[in-house]
Amino acid sequence: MTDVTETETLQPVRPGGESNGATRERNEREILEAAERVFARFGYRGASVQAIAEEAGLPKSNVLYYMGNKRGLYVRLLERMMARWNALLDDISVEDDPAEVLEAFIRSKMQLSRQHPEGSRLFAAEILGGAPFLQGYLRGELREWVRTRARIFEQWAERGLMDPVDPVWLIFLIWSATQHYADFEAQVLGIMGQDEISDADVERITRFLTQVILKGCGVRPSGGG
Amino acid sequence: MTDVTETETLQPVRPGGESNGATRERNEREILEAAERVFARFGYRGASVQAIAEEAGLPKSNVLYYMGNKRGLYVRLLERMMARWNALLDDISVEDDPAEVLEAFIRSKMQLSRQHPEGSRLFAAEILGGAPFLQGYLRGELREWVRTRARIFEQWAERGLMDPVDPVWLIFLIWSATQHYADFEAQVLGIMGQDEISDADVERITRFLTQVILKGCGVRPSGGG
DNA sequence: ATACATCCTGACCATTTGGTCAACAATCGT
DNA sequence: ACGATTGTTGACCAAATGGTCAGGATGTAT
Repeated sequence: MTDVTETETLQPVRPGGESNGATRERNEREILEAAERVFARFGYRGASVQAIAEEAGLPKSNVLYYMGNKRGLYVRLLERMMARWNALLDDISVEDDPAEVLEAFIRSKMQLSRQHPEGSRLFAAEILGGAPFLQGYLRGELREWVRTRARIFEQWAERGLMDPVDPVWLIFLIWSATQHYADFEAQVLGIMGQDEISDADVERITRFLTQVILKGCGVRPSGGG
Repeated sequence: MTDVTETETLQPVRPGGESNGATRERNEREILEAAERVFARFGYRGASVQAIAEEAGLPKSNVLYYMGNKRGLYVRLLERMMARWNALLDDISVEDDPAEVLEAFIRSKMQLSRQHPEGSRLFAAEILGGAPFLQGYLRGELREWVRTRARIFEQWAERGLMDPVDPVWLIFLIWSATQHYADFEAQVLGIMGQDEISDADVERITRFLTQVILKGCGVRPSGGG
């Protein structure tokens, strides 16, 4: 904080203009995004409020003014990520086409990892550390989410629309395979010798995963798509 | 450290007995294992030497006496994990049976995750944080490892022994699917409503993954095994 | 202009951080 | 028996940690 000699003399938050809670909104957004990056990189304990503040270009006191404390900030980020998560593949039914559902599942999960890589990594770091903040969510909401889908997969198998594979492990397989490209991005890039994963790469990977997983559990590809 | 009132008055390291570098060896092992757990749980920055020392049941000074500093300790753990890694599936050839090789790959990777879950998580945390210490390894050794295997997969495809899928993504798929059960153990347990993953679970998961992935990329299962 | 609420932040605090060091204890080689 | 090597650890340090707070700056409503 001693040397604030950033690019220019930081303006006094632009006096005129935005009214209402516009300032709050903007600053909170800024802080949340910075915090997501820092928590994702260093984990809960490894992230310092100071580092988050610097990432957001604000004094530490300001971050704490908006967020109360480190713990609250972290929980808020987790909840935001869970909300994105829950919006995913919210309603499927036995009547749906397995191929379409599985492909949509893979595709939307892949996009979530791509659109919110920091959030994905934040979540991963939380689980890696034993999910101290998410135990309840895992054993509650998420477990139900999985159960519901699993039941449908089983019914599909009974109807001969797919092989009788364990549906829970199938869900884990899809999660891991897609999550991988966010969480292990550094590894993927290192091995591919690139410095970013392009949209084209994502599309190819999505197709690859869809093809292998659908075929792997005996789902006939749908005509469309 | 102030209250060392552990179970009993800690013995003065058992005077008689071990000679040679036995003391060093034992203490180093103890420290490495403790450190692996702590680093895996909290990441590099989040882990404190103090926490590692407590986990090992030693004073902080003693940990630093053996390991020099935090950084060195961490690097040593990473190297140990890479060594285990490199021992995996070291030599395969185009002449081998794809089904056998792939199954052995899945199985041995699964076992590595199971036998060294803390090491797996340590590695995961390192990658998650952008692989600050492993950039070289990823872009060097590991990349070559992947290239070599990928070339063989391609030749199998050319010979019609499997579908012409992208071999690198196939390797990522196997990595992620197996690694998942170590890294996301907390999630897996939460959803399955268990408090540990049994040997039987591991066997079933291994079979599931083998079945789905082999079928998914058009590899005919081998007769044996 | 005045009152009121929101926003901003440097100074400060107790605690913890990684690391050093000196003094002491145990063991080994001879 | 004795010197040398190896092991042990509390005391200590500067820096960083999460968090508080007082006091000023800014904005809105009347």
